[in-house]
Amino acid sequence: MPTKYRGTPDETRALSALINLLRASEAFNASLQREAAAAELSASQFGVLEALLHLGPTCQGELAVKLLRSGGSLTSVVAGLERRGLVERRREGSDKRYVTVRLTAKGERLIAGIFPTHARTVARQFRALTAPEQDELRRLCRKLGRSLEPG
Amino acid sequence: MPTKYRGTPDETRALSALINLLRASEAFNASLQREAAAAELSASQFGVLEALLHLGPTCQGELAVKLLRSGGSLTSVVAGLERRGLVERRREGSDKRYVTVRLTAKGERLIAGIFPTHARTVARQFRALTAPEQDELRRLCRKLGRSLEPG
DNA sequence: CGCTATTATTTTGATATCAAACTATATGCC
DNA sequence: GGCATATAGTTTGATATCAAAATAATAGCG
Repeated sequence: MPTKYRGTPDETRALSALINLLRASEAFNASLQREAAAAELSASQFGVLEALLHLGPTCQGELAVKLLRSGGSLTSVVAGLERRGLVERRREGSDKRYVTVRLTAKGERLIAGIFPTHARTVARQFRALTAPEQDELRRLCRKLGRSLEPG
Repeated sequence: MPTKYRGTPDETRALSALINLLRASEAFNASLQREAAAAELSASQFGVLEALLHLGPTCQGELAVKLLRSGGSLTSVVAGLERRGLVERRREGSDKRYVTVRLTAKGERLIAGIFPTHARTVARQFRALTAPEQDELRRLCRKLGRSLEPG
């Protein structure tokens, strides 16, 4: 691998860590996409259903933040799920700006059926690492992610 | 955070590591996108220029693999760079199916001007971790990524 | 109360990406 | 040589996403 740019040791260390982080992440995203596709869901749709399963009824803006999607994007994702009868949208409560999204019985059956398999799949994929290694990875990623949020 | 699904400890450990991995990765992608945009480049265009800087002239298929993009996608990314005079495409060598992509002088000036800043930025972002932590993160991600490639 | 600013969502227009169909070239086998 | 198959890249059509503009509801303040 010929290289025209030579950085400092700090730079090459960081870049090298970064590239492996991004690669692993893309591999997991691809895997997730395959799993979702098997249920005729996009990765984003899967994410919304999963979030609703774990959080219960949630307003759209909050879903957008949790899933790191723009508000506009989330509108269309949720609209698609609603068309398929997997979620319900209602403006309820005193503040009519908020749209509460909740799973329908059909949506809950779907995601509750898929999620355990997903969890097993991820656990299997992570067997490449020992339990302490997984915890350490989590810690490092969390620290890194935290530090990026502000600037 | 109320949860309706309770997995095994293995599953929650792996899922928890995964979510932090994906979050960190998305934060870096967003940061990279901002850096590229400052030079009026998309993240993919930046990736192509960077790859060419480090690898030298490379055929399109290889770029697609390195950057984890589809062949069709790469055609349009490279076409955009060619329109702006940053890269050159030529069918050369005995096998006329291959298109060799190389930086023009203008393209090389651009990416060579940007890359050192990028490297410093990444190094700064990684200062949230110590050097051994960065190496460990790299090792863990690499191991994990490797294990996902086949199945 | 009425005006202004803020917040939540939706719509719109542009871009990026992919998968699949298509073209051109190369290779293997008879 | 001539046909079948494989490989590299391009084109096309569909989908996903975002940013910004538009809409709707609320809150604050005089």
